Amino acid sequence: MTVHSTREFAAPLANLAPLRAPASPRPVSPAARFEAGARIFSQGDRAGKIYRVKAGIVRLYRLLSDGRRQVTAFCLPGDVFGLAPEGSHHLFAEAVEETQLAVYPALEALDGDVMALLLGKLFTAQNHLTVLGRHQAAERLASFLLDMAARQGTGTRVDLPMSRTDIADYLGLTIETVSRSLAKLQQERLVRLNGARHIELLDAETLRGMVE
Amino acid sequence: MTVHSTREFAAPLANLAPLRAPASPRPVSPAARFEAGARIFSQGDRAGKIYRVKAGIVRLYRLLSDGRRQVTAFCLPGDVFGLAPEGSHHLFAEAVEETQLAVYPALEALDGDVMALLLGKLFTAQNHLTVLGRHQAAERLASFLLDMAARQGTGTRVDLPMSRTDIADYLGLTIETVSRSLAKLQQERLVRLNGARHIELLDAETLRGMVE
DNA sequence: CGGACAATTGATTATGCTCAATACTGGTGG
DNA sequence: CCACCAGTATTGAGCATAATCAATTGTCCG
Repeated sequence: MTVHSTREFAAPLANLAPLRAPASPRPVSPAARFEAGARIFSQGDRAGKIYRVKAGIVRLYRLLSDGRRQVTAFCLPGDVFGLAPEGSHHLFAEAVEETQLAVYPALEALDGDVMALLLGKLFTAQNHLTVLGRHQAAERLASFLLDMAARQGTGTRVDLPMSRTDIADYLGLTIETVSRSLAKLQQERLVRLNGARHIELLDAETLRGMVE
Repeated sequence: MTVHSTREFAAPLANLAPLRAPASPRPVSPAARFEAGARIFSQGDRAGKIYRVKAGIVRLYRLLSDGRRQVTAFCLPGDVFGLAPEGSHHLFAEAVEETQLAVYPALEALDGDVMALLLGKLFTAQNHLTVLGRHQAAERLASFLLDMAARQGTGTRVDLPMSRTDIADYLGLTIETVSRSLAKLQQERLVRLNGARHIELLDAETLRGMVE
């Protein structure tokens, strides 16, 4: 299994930069741009600010002291993150690729239905729980690919900005098992790889059957 | 692996019974009593009511079409459950042992800080995610026992009202592996079993080290 | 005391992990 | 433009952990 250290994942490049006023008519929250790999916040950091992904993608993860890593979520454009109980973050957040975020000073600054947002996150977490607890490797991959396809809204085409390591740590597998499971799905003509990070779902129906 | 069916878990004994007025001075919500094994609500049921455990214990779980089951949480006295997005439950809820619940007509009827409650549940789910994704069998057991001990507030004594099947489905293991992992912890003098469902934590420090 | 269910223990198998080697990819410089 | 290099991904062989199948043993009730 790939093992991680906090140091190895330290962010050398994070920078906060005010952005020009956007096209939107309403007043905007301050914004920030992060390089690929840049840390947004760390476990233990004082919490408060809320973030919404404008462009790019963010990984949220928890790190065990021996370096094992669990990615709890990938945040895509539109997604909100940074909510924490008791004033202190219990997750790391990092930009997977170059990313732009809207930053809100507090939960209250969000305009939408915060309760619905939280309930949605809870629902997602419970699904993920089922995948990790009760699905086999290929099924986990299928679940991940279907989820990414749905969220990207690009039909049967998925692209994966994150590395195999990120995917493995999200699915509770190793990179080798991710690779082999993808190969297996491809042999079964369920997906097709156009390069490692661009995947076409050939039989979404069967894939859905694998995860219920 | 133990495989479940919805039918097998059907609740023959659920009954709603108004309780006498409690000692508490403020007006009370209607209450209900459930036999061991009784269904409280099912996946797909119309949601709305909120429950708080008064006595007993409740399991929440998701069921896959082939019978695999993932228990997402055990609710102990004081815990609130039944929150669902979009008007429809996505989990089953059942009484593990004889259980009494306070029933609230809606989320708004809860007096406490609902936001903090949801954030807490999210935090718990993320912890559980890490356990399922990145811990070995014995480590999962350790995590579960420490959690139960902390929540029961009985120091180093834990009692387990739920069966090995429930524990296995909570930890993403089989009952045999749960049994063997307990035996292993016992051989290492970390715990001691007084009967299958009463466990003493002999070395909580080391157990904590196993889960970080 | 007996019966049914729950839990443990044993033997074997299978899935995914580890260690290792090879192949691919994208960016850089000759 | 192409060769090279570093990082990333794939593939292979053997191993370890947990699952499966099966047989006891233990426990709670009636």
